[in-house]
Amino acid sequence: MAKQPRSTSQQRQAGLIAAAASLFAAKGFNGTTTKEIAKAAGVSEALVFKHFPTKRALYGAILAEKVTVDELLGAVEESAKKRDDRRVFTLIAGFRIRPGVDSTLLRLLLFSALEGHELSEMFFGKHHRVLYDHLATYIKNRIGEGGFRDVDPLLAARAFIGMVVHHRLLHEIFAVPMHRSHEETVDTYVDLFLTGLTKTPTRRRTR
Amino acid sequence: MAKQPRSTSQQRQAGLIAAAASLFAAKGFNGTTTKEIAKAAGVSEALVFKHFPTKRALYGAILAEKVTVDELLGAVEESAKKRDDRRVFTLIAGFRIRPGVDSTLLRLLLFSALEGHELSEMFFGKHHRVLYDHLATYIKNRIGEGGFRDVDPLLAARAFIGMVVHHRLLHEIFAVPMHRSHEETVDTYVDLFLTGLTKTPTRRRTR
DNA sequence: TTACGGTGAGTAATTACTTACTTACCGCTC
DNA sequence: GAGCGGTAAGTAAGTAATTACTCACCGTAA
Repeated sequence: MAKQPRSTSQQRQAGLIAAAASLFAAKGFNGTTTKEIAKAAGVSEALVFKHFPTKRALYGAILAEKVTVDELLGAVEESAKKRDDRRVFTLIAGFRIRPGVDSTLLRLLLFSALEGHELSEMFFGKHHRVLYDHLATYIKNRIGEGGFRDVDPLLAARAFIGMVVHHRLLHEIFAVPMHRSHEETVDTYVDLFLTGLTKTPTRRRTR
Repeated sequence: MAKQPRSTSQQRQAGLIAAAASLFAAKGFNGTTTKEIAKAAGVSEALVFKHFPTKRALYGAILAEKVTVDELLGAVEESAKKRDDRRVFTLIAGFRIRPGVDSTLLRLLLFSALEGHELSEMFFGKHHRVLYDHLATYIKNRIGEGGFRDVDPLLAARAFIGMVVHHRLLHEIFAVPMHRSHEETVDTYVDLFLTGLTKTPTRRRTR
């Protein structure tokens, strides 16, 4: 038996969070035991409690740690400045609908909201609310410029995100098979939405 | 102490299913104990197991029993025959987005899919797949008649349902407040979608 | 030596589910 | 109607397993 080198506290903590996040995403908070988490992280159960005082605290650490959508917002901002509507919406949809996308965060988000975790709202805010608000602001500006027709910007933003999120729900949660490629799907959603929103319909694709 | 009249087996069973459905919807399968279910139904825990061999069987009975969307489909069919596009989509959206709508079924659906219950797929099929297929068929027909432009009917159907389902997710699961009335919201979604889909834009409302 | 990463072996509480038992009700005979 | 017996509704009090969490202790690197 080769003797294992010890991990630093930070490494262990990161490993525990990764192992736990995957399990919580798969089976929810109540469906995951601390024993399983320890086993998945390759340590004893006691060590889990050396790093996190309670199971709930570990869950909270996961929700608090996970990355935001800043990366996406940066790319969107660039196209937004150029008023390239199609690219703005294609970027947003393509960020969520693409091959090999990880469903862990979506599952964690849904589980935390359904199970009523106290940090769920914060988690939702960091991952989604910023995106709605960003998009709604863009739509509002475009309406002011006369590029989009006059609709409630927040409802319009949610309508578009709704198409995308719903698509992910169907494929990642309900295992509905995709019958079109990722690109075709994104294009169709963007096309449908922009045609409904723009004043001078863009009808670029009629497939 | 007034002596309680006994319930028939069917009454008890229905009462247990109602009590359990509410609890499972609120806290998920793993988050609900058989003790709680018994208490909510006003019986002893032992009686629960007289009616359902296991907790999971009770859960299954709930998913198998809950009503379908037949009611909605009937109303839709009527307007579909008249080719009243706006009414068809308004009916569908308004059926889900209305005051006092019950979130129990939506929560059960999400929980069962996330927790991977074997009957989840059947539950999903009875509540949603039929609706997609119905709507997709209608869209396909309208495309054939030249009323709608040429898009993938299934993707278009999902795009619309996506707006609606997403709206429910936000308000019923993530507790996002509504900033418009139910009617305004439905009208906006229908308007956005139909404008994107019809060949001769209907632009009836520009608010 | 000492501080810290790490663990085996607990514990009290809770869990899904059982068992052995009591009570109410319904149809039957008288 | 009174009495009776069978059956099904209903329960108190378990049980074995699992749960989140603890504690006393080990081993190794600085």
